[in-house]
Amino acid sequence: MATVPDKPTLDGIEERFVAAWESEGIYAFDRAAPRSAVYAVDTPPPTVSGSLHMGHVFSYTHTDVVARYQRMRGRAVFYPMGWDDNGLPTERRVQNYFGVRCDPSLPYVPGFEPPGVQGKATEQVPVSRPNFIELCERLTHDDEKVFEALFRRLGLSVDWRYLYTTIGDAARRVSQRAFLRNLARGEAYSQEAPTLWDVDFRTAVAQAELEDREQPGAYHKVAFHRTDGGGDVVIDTTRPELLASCVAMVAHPDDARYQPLFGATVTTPLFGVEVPIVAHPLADPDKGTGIAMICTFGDLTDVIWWRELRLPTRATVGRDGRILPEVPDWITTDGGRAAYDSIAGRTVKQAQARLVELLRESGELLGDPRPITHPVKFFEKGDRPLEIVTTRQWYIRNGGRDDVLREALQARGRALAWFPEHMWHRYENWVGGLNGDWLISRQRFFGVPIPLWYPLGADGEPDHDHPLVPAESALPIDPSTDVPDGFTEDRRGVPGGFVGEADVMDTWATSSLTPQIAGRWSDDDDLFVRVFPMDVRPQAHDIIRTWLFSTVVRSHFEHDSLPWANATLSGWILDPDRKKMSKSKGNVVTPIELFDKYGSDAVRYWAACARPGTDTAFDEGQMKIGRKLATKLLNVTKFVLGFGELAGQVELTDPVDVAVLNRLAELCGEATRAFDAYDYARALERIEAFFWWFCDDFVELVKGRAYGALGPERQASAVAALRSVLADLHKLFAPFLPFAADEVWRWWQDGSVHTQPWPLDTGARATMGDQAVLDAASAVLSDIRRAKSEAKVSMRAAVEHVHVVAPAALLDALVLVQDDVKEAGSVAALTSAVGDTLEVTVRLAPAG
RNA sequence: GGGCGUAUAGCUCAGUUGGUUAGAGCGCCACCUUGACACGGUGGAGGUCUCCGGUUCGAGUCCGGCUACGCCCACCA
Repeated sequence: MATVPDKPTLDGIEERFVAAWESEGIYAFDRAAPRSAVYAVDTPPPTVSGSLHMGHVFSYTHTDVVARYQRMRGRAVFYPMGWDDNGLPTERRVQNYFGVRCDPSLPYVPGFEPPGVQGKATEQVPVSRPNFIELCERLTHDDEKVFEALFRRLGLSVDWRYLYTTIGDAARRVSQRAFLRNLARGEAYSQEAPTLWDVDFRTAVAQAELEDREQPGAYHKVAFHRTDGGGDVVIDTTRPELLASCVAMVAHPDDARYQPLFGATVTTPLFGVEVPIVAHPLADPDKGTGIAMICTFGDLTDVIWWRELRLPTRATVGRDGRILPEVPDWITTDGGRAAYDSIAGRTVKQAQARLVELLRESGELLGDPRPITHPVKFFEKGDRPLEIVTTRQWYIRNGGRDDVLREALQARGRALAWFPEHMWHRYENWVGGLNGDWLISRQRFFGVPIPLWYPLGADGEPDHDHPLVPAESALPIDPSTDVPDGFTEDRRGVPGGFVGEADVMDTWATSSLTPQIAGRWSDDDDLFVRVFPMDVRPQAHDIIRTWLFSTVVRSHFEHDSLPWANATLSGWILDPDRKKMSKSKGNVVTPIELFDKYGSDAVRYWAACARPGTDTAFDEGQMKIGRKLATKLLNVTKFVLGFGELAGQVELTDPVDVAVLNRLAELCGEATRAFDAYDYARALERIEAFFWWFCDDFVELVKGRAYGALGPERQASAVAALRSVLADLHKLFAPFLPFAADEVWRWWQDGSVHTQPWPLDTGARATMGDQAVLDAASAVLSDIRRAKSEAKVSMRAAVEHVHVVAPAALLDALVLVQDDVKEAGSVAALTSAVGDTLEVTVRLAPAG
């Protein structure tokens, strides 16, 4: 126990307590606790791709506040931290930071040192995959140190012994084990199919990672020629560059304009390829000319038409986003070959410009292109529109192609408790709208390898239908360096031998297993059964469709349960102009600057004021208020403790002293109910309101008596009440202002406030503690203050006489506190009379 | 086009089952340097609760609708 400092200060408080909490093991998870006594948090592992921003500070504070509350409620809180250092953001950052790019065909170079920051991508030094991964690990390690320091400074009550990374051995083992089990049960499968493809990253992407962006484009009216000599059929297209991929024309079956043409054929402009005119209900008579060309593949509707109408595949766009170099065999005319040659090898954009020129020359372009703006599908991290290419990929079933599974997963969503509740609609909406299974394979380098090999036939071709799987005990493995059972390395890549799967799993395929990774499923099953299913998943609402849903999918398959009972969704941080705060706009304030300026407690206060799930304006004003609150907590504590400690049992002599304890008990009840509903903001608001009332009204009311003005017995009663309220206030503020609360607690108590039991409403109400006395005192004192303020005199100015006219009930209450009221108002004489409404007449003593 | 959210003081927001005169903080104005705190305290001004209709003795609160803003999904010929 320390003593009360002469000059309380928040300076340096974080540094002291971060160290104290660590050395005292305040937040250590009690792993002997049974599941029923545990509160487990599925902490979001932030992406290690640079720096943490205010959005992180905001939402992680919400979780920490709840974790601290649960700890004080006596739960063994399992609050791990993870770093998501696996995936594209890391690759991209490593490329820029070290000036390298990965070339998997290169051999490993031991002791390789990167050149450092480079400007252009073309100047980046190619390195082998093992070298690239080393650099990824090196850089993420540095970033993670910075992240940890920031989270500690923020006061997160994480047990850092349970830190995990999504690229670490343990996470790779869990991820590969879960995948292999999905495979064994038929929940994972590979398939060669048209896939959305990012031409810059050169990888497939999943439905959940798409976003629409408004892009400039143009409608081109293009004429196709009927082979029966009946004239032209005109389409409107935004993608004339795909003319060579055209496999059919399509119109709505009910469209009278085109009904006569169904079954006829046309030749494509420039390329002269004969294609049929077909009918399909997805064709929209109101769009363009009402008839469209089907290409393989211009968009997802093309894929549907291609599949349902069993059309041929005529791909012309390669995985690099350029037109394939060889003239395809379906183009047979000389003119067609010439036209193709002039676009071969060009980007789709260049090819479009060239083909428009050719169409103009041939007269097959009718009129000028009409510029439009339209939404185009992008990879959310990508820079160019997605193309659709046919590739072999791995999928995990998610209900997108199976209504029974879809319903089962929607039932999981309904069984989950959502905070706020309406966020559930996004889940329901998303699962209901899925149009395919979950594509998990990525043609990238830094990720968890898909743990498979394929046998090579005598012709050297891999047999994708019979993959070779490792034993679970061998995990994690890298099929590019490890060898399947029964083979030796020299059988790699030779006929009759084997080949390793080259792809890695998408980040979400691993982060969908954070409960299993954090709970050390498969490595420490004793721990896992104590923490799983977890209590809460806190996360941002924009990743319900990715992280939340995919975690539900994995848990559904592997454990036949929800991964957690509750999901809490935090909102965005908005700029003062209500736009989402983003780095690109250059308006991000770094958390450290704010910690330095206002203190961590103050920043936490700002975050904790935001109602769960509500988008919140970034507001330094709130941080100033938070700092004021923390300072006030220090000062009022110093003041109350200054009255000294009381010996023995103290009898509460004055009704106000009992009344304040009753009001406090009600507050504890309200705060507890709010916290149990994850409404930390409401709890804070109530606690804060009580606190300021306590400082401004109650302490002022009884401080004369606490100084001893009304005798030692009544002094003891006042001091006992003050100290009792103070102790509970320290506890009530502990989740929100962990630094200031622990500081003041340790001035007069042993141990840390953070291991104290949360103050509950005991329900006990002494009869003499009618809160009417508090209201009566406040009402009269308020009028006395007003009189002094209007007279422009000090609040300490002497009052000769106060006359109170009020209803009898109020006067009855006032009698019980009149001694305190007179003390607090420096009132010499107080008289009263019964009346309908409260009326206070104040006669100030003459100045002097 | 479908779904969801928000709308209360100049600003940021409370207002839980409908009940006297709608609250807080910031900002603003005036005052008080009082024996915890000037990183303080007291008082004051400031709102037709987006709008229209309905239910009710009574609506910021419930119901229907409008408008504005935001988000998610779908559409991408």
